[in-house]
Amino acid sequence: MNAFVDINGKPIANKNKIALLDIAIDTFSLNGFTAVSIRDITRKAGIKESSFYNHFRSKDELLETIFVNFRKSVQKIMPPLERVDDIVAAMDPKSFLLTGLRNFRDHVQSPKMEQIWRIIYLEQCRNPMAREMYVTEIVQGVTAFLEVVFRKYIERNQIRPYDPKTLAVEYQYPLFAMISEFILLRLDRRSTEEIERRMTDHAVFFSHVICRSEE
Amino acid sequence: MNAFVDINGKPIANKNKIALLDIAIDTFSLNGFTAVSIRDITRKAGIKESSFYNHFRSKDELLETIFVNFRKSVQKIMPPLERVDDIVAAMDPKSFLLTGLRNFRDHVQSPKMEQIWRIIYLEQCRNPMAREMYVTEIVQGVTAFLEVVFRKYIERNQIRPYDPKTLAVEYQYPLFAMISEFILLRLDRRSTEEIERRMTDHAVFFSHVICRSEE
DNA sequence: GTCTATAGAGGGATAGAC
DNA sequence: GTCTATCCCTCTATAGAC
Repeated sequence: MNAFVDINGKPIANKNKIALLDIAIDTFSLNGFTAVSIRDITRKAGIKESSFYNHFRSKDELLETIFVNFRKSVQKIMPPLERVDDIVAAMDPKSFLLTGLRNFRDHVQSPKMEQIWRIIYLEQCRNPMAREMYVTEIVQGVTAFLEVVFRKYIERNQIRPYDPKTLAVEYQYPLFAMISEFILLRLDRRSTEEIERRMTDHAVFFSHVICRSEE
Repeated sequence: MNAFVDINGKPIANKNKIALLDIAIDTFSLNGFTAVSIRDITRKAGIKESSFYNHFRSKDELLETIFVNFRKSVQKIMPPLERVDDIVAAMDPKSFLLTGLRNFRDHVQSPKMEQIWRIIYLEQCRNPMAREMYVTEIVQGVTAFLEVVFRKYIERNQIRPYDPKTLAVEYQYPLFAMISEFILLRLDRRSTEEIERRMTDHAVFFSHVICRSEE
């Protein structure tokens, strides 16, 4: 996430607008959207409340802008389906899972992304847009991608002929739970060592379970 | 959850106090703690705002009361560790997992519990107490229990000698993610059929993977 | 694009009569 | 335990000068 875009996808150039967005992500991720006021944000940005409305039509548009930037960033880390054949040919299942895990971890560990993940979690119940985005972009998106990959590996006889959809769910769902735990631990500045090890353990255990070549 | 208790664990007898708690759970679970005012709650309860303070010292104490009741209810559905031997002797691993799944599902499907789960999710980032409760009561509690059970099954030679802690994590974490998806789907009154099937699929897949008697 | 000023609603909480 | 009345604060948002 190098540059923010507005709700229409255009890059944001104005310095104060970037600052408002940046501060909003910081504070929303800590206290939640409702608990943070425009007053809080503009004070930290060093401008007056009224100037806020030159950049965003409303507080809701500010949140929406954050969501748009999240969606953009998530789509960037997911390999396009056309590349799946190359990937599958180049890596065995275990390497594929461990590489994906590393990419995913790098993504969620970038400070701004980590904060936005937290906002998405926070606002899921209150905000239908956050909920929709999480379910479609994250859960369904990732699972569908993995399903394709696992199907290829099965065709290549590299993993056992389980149902590819089941495999995708079995692999990805634990990671969702671990990611959310990771995010909460970071919130308290507690060590994430154990949960990170669990992610790796999971990838190893899983490839062990599904691969043709046993033990 | 038949009767609410106050923050000291004493049953709540007063009708209005019960109503306030009940309505608070309803509305907090939909809109989040910060977005709901005491005004909203007392209006729905049919009493004046000022009367609220005869029952709860503050809005925070109200939330704390909800958490206390959640903790009480969760502890009630977890079998005590002394009963593990009987359970393991009476059921094979697959039956154990499917039975546990049914209990868990019944618990989370009780309307009040479902709402409180949602509040816990909602408040996790904002409220350290909610976070602590989720991590210790739910995640660590359930995982530790399963670890003991899996160890027994391994000793009895009924499942393969994987690390019991890994097995507990591998089994429970996907369920955490599925539960949170379940809760979000219910929020939009969407069908939970698929995610419920996934839970069962997971239990079946998992017992298939870990059991000695293969295919 | 930023400011001052202000509108207008709603927030948590308390005092004191009954 | 409930009420009326009220305090003082914070909130989002707008109007209009510069």
